[in-house]
Amino acid sequence: MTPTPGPVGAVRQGSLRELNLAVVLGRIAAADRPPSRAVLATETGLTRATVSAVVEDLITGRLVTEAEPAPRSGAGRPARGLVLAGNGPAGLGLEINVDYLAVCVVDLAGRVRHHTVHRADLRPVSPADALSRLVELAGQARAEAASQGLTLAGAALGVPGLVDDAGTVRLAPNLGWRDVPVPALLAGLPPLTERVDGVPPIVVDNEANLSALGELHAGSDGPASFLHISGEVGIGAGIVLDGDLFRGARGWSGEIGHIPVHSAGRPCRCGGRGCLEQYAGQEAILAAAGLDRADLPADTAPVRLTELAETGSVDALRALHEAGTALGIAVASVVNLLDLDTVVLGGGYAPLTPWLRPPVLDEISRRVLTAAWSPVTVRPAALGADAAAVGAAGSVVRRIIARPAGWLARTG
Amino acid sequence: MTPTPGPVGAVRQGSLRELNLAVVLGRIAAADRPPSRAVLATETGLTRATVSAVVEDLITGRLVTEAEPAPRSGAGRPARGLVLAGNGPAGLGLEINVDYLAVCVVDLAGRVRHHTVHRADLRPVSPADALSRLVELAGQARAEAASQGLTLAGAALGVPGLVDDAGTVRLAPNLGWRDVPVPALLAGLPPLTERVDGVPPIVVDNEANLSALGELHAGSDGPASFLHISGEVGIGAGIVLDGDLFRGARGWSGEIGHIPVHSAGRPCRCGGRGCLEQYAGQEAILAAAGLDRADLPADTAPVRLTELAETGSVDALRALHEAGTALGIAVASVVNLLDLDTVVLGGGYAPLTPWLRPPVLDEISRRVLTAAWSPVTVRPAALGADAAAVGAAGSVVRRIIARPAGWLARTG
DNA sequence: GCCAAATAATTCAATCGCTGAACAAATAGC
DNA sequence: GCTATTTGTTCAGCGATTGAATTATTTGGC
Repeated sequence: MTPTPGPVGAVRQGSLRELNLAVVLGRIAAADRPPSRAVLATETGLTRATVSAVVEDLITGRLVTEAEPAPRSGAGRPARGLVLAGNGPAGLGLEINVDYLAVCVVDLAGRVRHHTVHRADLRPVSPADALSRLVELAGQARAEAASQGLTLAGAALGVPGLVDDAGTVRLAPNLGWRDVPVPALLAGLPPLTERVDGVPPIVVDNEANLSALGELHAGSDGPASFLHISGEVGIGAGIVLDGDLFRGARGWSGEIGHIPVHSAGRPCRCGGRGCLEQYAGQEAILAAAGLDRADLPADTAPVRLTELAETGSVDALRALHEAGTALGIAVASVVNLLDLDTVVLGGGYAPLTPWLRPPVLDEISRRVLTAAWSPVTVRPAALGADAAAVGAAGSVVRRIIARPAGWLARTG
Repeated sequence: MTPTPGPVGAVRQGSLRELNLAVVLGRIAAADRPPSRAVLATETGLTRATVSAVVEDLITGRLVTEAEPAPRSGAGRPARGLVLAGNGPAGLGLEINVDYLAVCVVDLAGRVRHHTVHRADLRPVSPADALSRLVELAGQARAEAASQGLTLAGAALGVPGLVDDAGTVRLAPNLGWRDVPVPALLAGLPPLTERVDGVPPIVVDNEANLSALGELHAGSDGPASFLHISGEVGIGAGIVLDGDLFRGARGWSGEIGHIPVHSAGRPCRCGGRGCLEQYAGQEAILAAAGLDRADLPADTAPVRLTELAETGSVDALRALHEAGTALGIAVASVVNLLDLDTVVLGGGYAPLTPWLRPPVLDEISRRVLTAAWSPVTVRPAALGADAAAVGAAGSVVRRIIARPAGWLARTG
């Protein structure tokens, strides 16, 4: 018979405290208002004694601080609220994309404490040079974080391509990268040169995945299961289930751009026919709207498209309707397969949501069997174009919150 | 990054033993040959003392027994192998389908200890009557299990339709069921009338999901991530990831039958157009092969199709090629999205694998971006038509292995 | 103004389960 | 028959949680 998924690692004596640190910190992070120790005790089922001990560890480890006395209700000793510390560990988020580099720092509470975008066409730049520019930006971010009392506890880098477990970029077509060993090239990156807690100092991941995480981070109270679609030159999807990113068997999930929507349609550079990208990719939309990239300054075409749509240009509206229909067909497949109830339009799609949503919803309601019972929501992303950088930084923070023991052991 | 799935509930003192029971039992279940206590200790990182204590609990709880001395290698006191008990708890698996009822009992080790299939066209039968027939079969299974020294520790029922969390069958189109409250109608089912460990006594689930679990059970050492496709009148998919069934946000995942493969193709009863079911559903294949159901005795058409294909009938081969192509387009979508490396053809597709596989592989290699790095395997299911019953029983067993403390608390 | 009620947080002996080392058991090889 | 070797058990020690008692701090009533 087959391996049972059960807990893989053994549970040793000390794991108990480790796990409870995670439980309590997780509650503090998820709470709407700063909870007291007493509230945490009743919520988790632990004793108040235990919670006090755990909280003390978290406070001395700079993960949690006591908040100002919350508005009081009734008699009794006033509770002391607990909040995630704003001066403890923070995550460094990096992003390389076709036409910009982005760097940001996010603290434990999810606040963006530093944010830089460096615009430049990176296609002609070698991977090593691009990464060395990134290292420079990261150095500035680290200094900035230090001046705010933050300690960078890890970094994550988003790239528009497929990344393997070792962090090598196997293929980033729009960037022109192939088999780029990012971790080796980043050896000089300031924070974290050694492995911490079994995790490499730099996690390299797909940009669409990280954007989805960024959305999870930004949408404070929305549902924690959704499909996030990044509409750029390529189309990538990040699947978030119960607050966790779904990565697939090998981490290469989300290649929604090559889902066939018109099986015998236009040939695609992937070798297939009728791929979504051929109908809803940025270039396809612009071409259909009559906005050939050549006669416009770089990167203004998408803005121009929005303007045209707003002024009611027939060509633009038709192009968006076609793209929305194709997108809807692909999304219907995904929803049928994974049973998600929320679709987030991100990246270049976000500003186009008013025009894309109707045809998408149309196809969903037509093709999804369960849509009658529970309607599917389609909404624009909360974050802008560089959501991946925020998501990358957030992923670092999330790991600390999920496993605070690693951080605590580090500081001693 | 993947944040470690933090423990949701608190970790109390006793949880430690609970978790270690699961760890050790899981290792015993996953091992190729009966492991000794010493081996378990080194594998898990626990002390031999702890492992001995845990194993003692498992043995007194009838979950594990000591095997005959394994073939010895070298000096030293001979190890005593540990195996899953064949006389402890067992799972009761039930299945209702269009033309049969199936019941089976699976023991902890995954062996099928009892198996009955009752053929009957259930479409004209009311849900209450169908379920009462099932209760009768379950009673026999329970007696049979008792005579073999087994105790039924839970039951699961597979139905060809959508099931909600409460166990109500919202829609089973081919059975003609709608909003059938199965748990209420099953009140008289022999084993387990009270909730055990927070889990209802009867778990009702989609037949395709359970078939996938059955496959996981049967395929002893294959990869634990795959897509299992049941080709019946409808087409359902079960997604297994790392040995766990993926159920989607609301448990309605796997509706692969209505993935659009020819966006403007044949209208489907779901309201969409060009759904997979219209090209690769059983009826579509038979019609394309010229085997109209009317002129053949019930249920012989699929067999006849296989015969025709074997003898080289042009119509049959063309029908299968068309179906395989449609299936391949849909599977390509899934693989692009979820990055799976194995596709299992189950249900009615299993015997047709020789003819379906080539076009499916063809579409995959054409449309899946990552196929070049890691090829996708397409293979027939190991279990036959009533895989869902075995999978249902297996799901009960799997839950016990994943959380042995629940069972142990029950027997005291 | 003072006291009782109420709620929050801490202290402390008891207990549960894991640890590590010593010890007993059982066998192969010389 | 003796030794080396590996397995499994026993037992004192210890870390973390528990539950009750204690202290701390505020509100509300007399």
